[in-house]
Amino acid sequence: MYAYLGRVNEARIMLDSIGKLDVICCNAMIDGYMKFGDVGSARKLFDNMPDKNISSWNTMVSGFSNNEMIEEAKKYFDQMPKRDDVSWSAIIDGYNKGGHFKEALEVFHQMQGEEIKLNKFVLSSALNSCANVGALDQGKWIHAYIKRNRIVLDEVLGTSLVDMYAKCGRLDLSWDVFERMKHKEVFSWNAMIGGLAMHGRAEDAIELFLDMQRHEYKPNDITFVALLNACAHAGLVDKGLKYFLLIKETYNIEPTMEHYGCVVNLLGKAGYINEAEDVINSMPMKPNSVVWGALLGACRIHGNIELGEKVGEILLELEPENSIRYTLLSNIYAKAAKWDRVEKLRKLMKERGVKTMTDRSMIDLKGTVHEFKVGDSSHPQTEEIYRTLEMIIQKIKLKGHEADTSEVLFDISEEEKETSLKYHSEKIAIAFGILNTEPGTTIRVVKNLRVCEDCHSATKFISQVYKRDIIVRDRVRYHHFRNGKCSCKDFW
DNA sequence: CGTGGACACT
Repeated sequence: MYAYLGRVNEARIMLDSIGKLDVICCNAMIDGYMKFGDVGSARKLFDNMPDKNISSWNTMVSGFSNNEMIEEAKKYFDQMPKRDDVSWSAIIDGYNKGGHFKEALEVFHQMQGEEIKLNKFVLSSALNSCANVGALDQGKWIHAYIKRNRIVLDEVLGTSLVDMYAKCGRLDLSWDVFERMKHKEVFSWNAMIGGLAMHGRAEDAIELFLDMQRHEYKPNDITFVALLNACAHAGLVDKGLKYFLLIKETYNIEPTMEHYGCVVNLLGKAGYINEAEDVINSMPMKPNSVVWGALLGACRIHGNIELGEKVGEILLELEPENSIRYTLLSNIYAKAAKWDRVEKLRKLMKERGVKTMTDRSMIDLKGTVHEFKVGDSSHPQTEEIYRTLEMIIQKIKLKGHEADTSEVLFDISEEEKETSLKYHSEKIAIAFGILNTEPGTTIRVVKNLRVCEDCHSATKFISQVYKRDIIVRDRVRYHHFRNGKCSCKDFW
């Protein structure tokens, strides 16, 4: 109890006063150390324990997981003399927390080979992994498993399903689950509102927000993040501002940094850059890098070099190790053909040892997630994929697609620019999808960064030429391409 | 008397 409340020292004195190292007390103590990030003491105590039970090991595994030490968690997990359901869900959760969703799913798959029942904890963790890699088939399998085994859909598990379907591009199924959930919580409504927001369905998100209150659920701070996001994605500036003001006035919630970030994004993206800057200057807390990042993103979209440069410098100071900032600023320079500045940035990155975040796309094919990097050549089907991609590009060019090279980061010839765009990861993933799926079926791609102008245009053409629905989820929202048009209405 | 799950701003 002491350890849990953060009085780690008092807890340790009590533990020592007991005389011998009791298993249950030690486990509690280890958990306490872990919760406060004192991994060293946790490890020492664990090593000194005369008898360890399965919970001692589990506490270590989840402790490492929560302290983002996934390698250590895996090491302990592998060394366990015996594993139970808690051990498995602790390690899967560790992978999820570190953003290694694909690995989490692999472990989940491995778990199914063991004779351990899948309980609601591990199922919701696995659904979370599915949501993040866009593994719709596996998510559906889990849903079927839940039904088959008559596992009760509690608030959390139900919400995981709602979220998974929404993030895998199936708002219809997401809605089905949401409607059928007997026990809803605020966060269930938040997940559904957030799902609508991602898909650009701002009006529906607002309607659901009103509906939750008719059902006497009280919106919380996260509800407003989802709602403001919905308005931002759809460019509903007035409505967004209205709700922002209501947060405090009507709902008596103190707006958080996140809310300010949403408003800066809302205004900036819609072109109200000065207003967005005013918000930053007048907010009651010191803006963090996310808020500045929203403004920098707006500068990129609207080609505002002067402000972009100023904001970029602030960000490079705040987060010298974050490659996305450099890329964004570099994009602004590249668009304005200021190649000397681009070059200077590249040098700076090299000096500081900043590694660029590689663009990655994932596509789920019959339950296996395939992942591609820019210019990837590691896939067994590489040759066929590239042959398909070349053919696709030829075809869409005939239909009128022109390579948009304005965002290429280097001062190279137009021809080279086109080449470097051609191998963006989502293009490879889409080519892979066209190659391996039946004509007419929907292609779903999930990527880690935002889509670039060129890929966006190319995908619109592909959807038309190949008569395919293509759903691309980028870092923040969905693009549903159909018959040459995108659901984002080219506003993203 | 100990361990595991959800929604969230670039």
